[in-house]
Amino acid sequence: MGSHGTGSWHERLIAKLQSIASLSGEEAEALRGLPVTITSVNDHDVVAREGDRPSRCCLLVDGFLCRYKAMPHGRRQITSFHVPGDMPDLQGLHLAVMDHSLGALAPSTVAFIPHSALVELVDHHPGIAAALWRETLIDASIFREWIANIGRRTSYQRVSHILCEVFRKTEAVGLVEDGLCPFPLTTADIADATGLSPVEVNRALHKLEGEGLVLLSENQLAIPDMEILRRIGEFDPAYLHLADREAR
Amino acid sequence: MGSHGTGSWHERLIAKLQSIASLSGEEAEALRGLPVTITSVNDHDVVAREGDRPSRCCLLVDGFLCRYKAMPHGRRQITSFHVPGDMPDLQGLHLAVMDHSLGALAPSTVAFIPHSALVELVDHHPGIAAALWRETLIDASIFREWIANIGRRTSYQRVSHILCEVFRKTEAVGLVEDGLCPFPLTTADIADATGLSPVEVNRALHKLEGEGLVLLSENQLAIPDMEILRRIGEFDPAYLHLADREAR
DNA sequence: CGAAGGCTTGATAGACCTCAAACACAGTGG
DNA sequence: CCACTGTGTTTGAGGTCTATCAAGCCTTCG
Repeated sequence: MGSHGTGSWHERLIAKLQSIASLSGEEAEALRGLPVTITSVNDHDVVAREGDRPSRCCLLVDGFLCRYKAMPHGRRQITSFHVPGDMPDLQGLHLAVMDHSLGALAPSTVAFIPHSALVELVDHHPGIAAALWRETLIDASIFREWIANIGRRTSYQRVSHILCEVFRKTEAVGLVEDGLCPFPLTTADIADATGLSPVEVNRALHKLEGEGLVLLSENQLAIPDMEILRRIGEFDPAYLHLADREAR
Repeated sequence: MGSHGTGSWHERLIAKLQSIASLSGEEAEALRGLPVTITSVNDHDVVAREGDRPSRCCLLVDGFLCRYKAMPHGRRQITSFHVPGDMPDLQGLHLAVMDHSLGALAPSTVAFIPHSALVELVDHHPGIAAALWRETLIDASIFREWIANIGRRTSYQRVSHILCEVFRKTEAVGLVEDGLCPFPLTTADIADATGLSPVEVNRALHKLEGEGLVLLSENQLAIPDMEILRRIGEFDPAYLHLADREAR
């Protein structure tokens, strides 16, 4: 956490892309050459807004972001959560207008990378292009799972599923220590992600805690028995595509 | 091999990609060289199955497909509808395992293209790579909108929204004639797409018909006053990214 | 003609929302 | 040091939306 050594964010990006696809040493070197602007944002800050025509992408270095759509009557629908290493507005490379907003759910550090630099990188390094494309495809896979989660599961299941997903994604980037996952989400955040009301989320969480399936305290999440929680939330991590790099 | 004029499906693909991005004459020519296998499928047929490791992509030439996830207790969640010109399993190029199935909602014609041919095409033609990437990004944008649709709208709104989307997408590929849109969806299909029950979908459709906002007959859909239906379903076509090719 | 698939409609039940008030806790400033 | 404020959590009660169940009907098709 906190103090980033020089270029530590580069390594975060490289590690993430390595976990998604195979990069050559040359490609890793090219990534290290990317120009960036590092910025700190606070809880509730907006990183990119629906309707924007962005000229840069954002790499989450530290913290927690979400994509969301603002709806009438002050409602909100969160469409994804993001952990360090993610580039949540990569689609801006090929879609001119943001169809959703990007906001911080915790104090965070983001690195902005100009589209121009990424385009050049992608044009000269097909391996990097493939890795970034793959990252956006995994995003899409997660969206599909969320559609199923919201469309066809009970509140209890939806909450269980989200907890599994956040835990697993956080674990995949090495931020789970001693079974403890940083967890800044409020009941309102979870509600907006699952299409529920905060009250219902609270009741589901309480039930899970009462059953000893979930431990929440100090902005940290522990899942004593992942196997049971998985079954409850019908969580099958295949949709995260963490380890199925294609074998062409 | 189908009864289509020589290469008619090629032109369908080229037209679709032209509508998404700009292709050079050379790139269009390269697309015409793609090897394909044309197949007819029936209503309810499965084109690709969850868990598969596909070695080819599918181009919908004619008909109507959907992506869906099979859920416990015989339930189903549809995550997208597809019209001719779409390549609904393009993600297979970079994701080894299908996280969902692909099925036909009407008698359809599909063209299978080997991954190997597409990979070669993409490696030599950055413009085609960008167009295909963009297609998958638009898919993702539609998934996000569906999350919002299912998560935060009433049944009446959800159905209105879906009707607007299907109409608009069909129109964009030139298949709406005299205000009539081919519409093979059953109430069960719409229910599985919106996270509702068929009964509730039926009631919403009936209400819309009673209000004169929707005309359904003979597997065709007409929307007499799109403006009102849009407002009801909060349908803003921006998320379809039909005309916002980036200006780099 | 019978069967199958889909549509229609009513009645009942249940999941979840909304409203509301109380509670806990951290940060702030006098 | 202690009120004060703001944000988030907790809990109850009532209401509503939508699911479920069930039966009848209609078309298509073998």
